[in-house]
Amino acid sequence: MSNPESGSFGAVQPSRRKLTPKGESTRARIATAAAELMLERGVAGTTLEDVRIVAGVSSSQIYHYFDDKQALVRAVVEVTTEAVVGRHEVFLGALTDLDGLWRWRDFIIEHQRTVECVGGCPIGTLGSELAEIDAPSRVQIAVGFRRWEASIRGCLRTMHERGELAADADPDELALALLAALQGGLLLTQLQRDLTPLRIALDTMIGQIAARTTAVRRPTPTPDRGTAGAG
Amino acid sequence: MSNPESGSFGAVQPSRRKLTPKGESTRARIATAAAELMLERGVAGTTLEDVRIVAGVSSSQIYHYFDDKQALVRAVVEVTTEAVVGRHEVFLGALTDLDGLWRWRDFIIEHQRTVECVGGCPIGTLGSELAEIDAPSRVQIAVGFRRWEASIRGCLRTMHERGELAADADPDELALALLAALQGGLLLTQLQRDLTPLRIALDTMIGQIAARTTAVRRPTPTPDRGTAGAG
DNA sequence: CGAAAAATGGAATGTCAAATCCAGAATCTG
DNA sequence: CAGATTCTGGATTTGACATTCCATTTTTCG
Repeated sequence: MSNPESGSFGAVQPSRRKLTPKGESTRARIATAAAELMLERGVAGTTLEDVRIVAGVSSSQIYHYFDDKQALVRAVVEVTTEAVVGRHEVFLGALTDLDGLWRWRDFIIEHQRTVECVGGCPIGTLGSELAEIDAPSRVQIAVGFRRWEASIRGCLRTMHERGELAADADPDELALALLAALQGGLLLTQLQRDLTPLRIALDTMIGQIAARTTAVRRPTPTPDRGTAGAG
Repeated sequence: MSNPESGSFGAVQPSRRKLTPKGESTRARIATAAAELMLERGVAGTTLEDVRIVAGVSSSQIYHYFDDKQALVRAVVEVTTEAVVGRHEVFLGALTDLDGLWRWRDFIIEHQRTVECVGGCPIGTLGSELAEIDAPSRVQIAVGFRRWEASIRGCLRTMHERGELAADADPDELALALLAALQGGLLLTQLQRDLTPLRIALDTMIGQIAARTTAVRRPTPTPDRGTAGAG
């Protein structure tokens, strides 16, 4: 790749060579604004005019930094993936035991409570909308999920090596299953505007992990208060 | 509701009174064509012109049967929900034991194999695209998922009552968790074009159920052959 | 049959949004 | 400082797409 900077996926910006510090910041402002809007209204529901206004730039600037809307979308995928996966990597990187896994559960559920079950998973939403209409984005998102999965896996492998997780349990499979439960739970929670599906999906899957554990720490997970009754 | 026919959600068709048999069939043809297209290209990516062509009708006919695009979308949600949930209801309605649950798993995975991991869950995809931009559709889809959940629940409750499922296990929670695992697995499988995530998500969750079971029937789930190596 | 209602065809309209163009202002570089 | 490069503003073009209109044909039903 001839492109010195920018992450794994080239062609996110035009074949333009240098960006001045000012240009760099303008470009970032556009990408961030686009990310915000596309999460709220979807990719198709976001116009470049919207982005233009929120980012506070002129229309020519968008095309100065991105070839076209699709290129901007790829930048949004990159920014979003980095934000979400990055956050979880930090959290999960510090965990080494089952107790930490429950704290991770609480972290996720608390976040959904503050956003009132709106929006679902930013990456999952992008993935669902783009999977069949933008192959490069699909791959980019798939890679993001692999990274996410890997950080869960790292956590479970540590538990496995330390002997907290039963020898015959497969930390790799449990990690993938846990990520799937999280994604499915988030989708149902978003649609029903109710924390229950997410909570139960996570509790059941982590419960499964806990069952394969030697030192059981938290037998009764916190039932949560409020936020919507039945749908 | 003054509208004599049409399912739970009124206003899917114009305030028009009667449909002749011919009209009924044309209307269905439009809705079906729209459903097909919207699953492939997304709701926003499908133009009424596309629908017009696939359904083999003139543009005025679409507006004769539906108030506007949003009304058509709601018809698509209805048609799709009925197709997917209906199919699963039939399958799940006949199941009474753990063995049946594994057959259900195979049924789902085989289907994904034939479609080569393309498309994900039709309802989940619609839900993800519409959740934050079309409230009535969001509710309609949430109801669909509840129906789906209920049919899984029915199956698990039967097992519970028959004593196959441990008395202290909660069939309702397991049903919701299983649906979440399915949805998350489908999303990851769609994005990675690989059956593994779906397979592991389902196997792990059903394995959890199996662990709470008295008569274990199938200790080693079929590992599947082929369809893509790692991403 | 024959009038009313329903169904259909296709052209026309109007809006909106992606993408382009052309200056002109700011910034870098030698 | 000066010339090139980057950055910015805004008007403009172009095309696509949802929606409307009206004329015509077909079906219903008294």
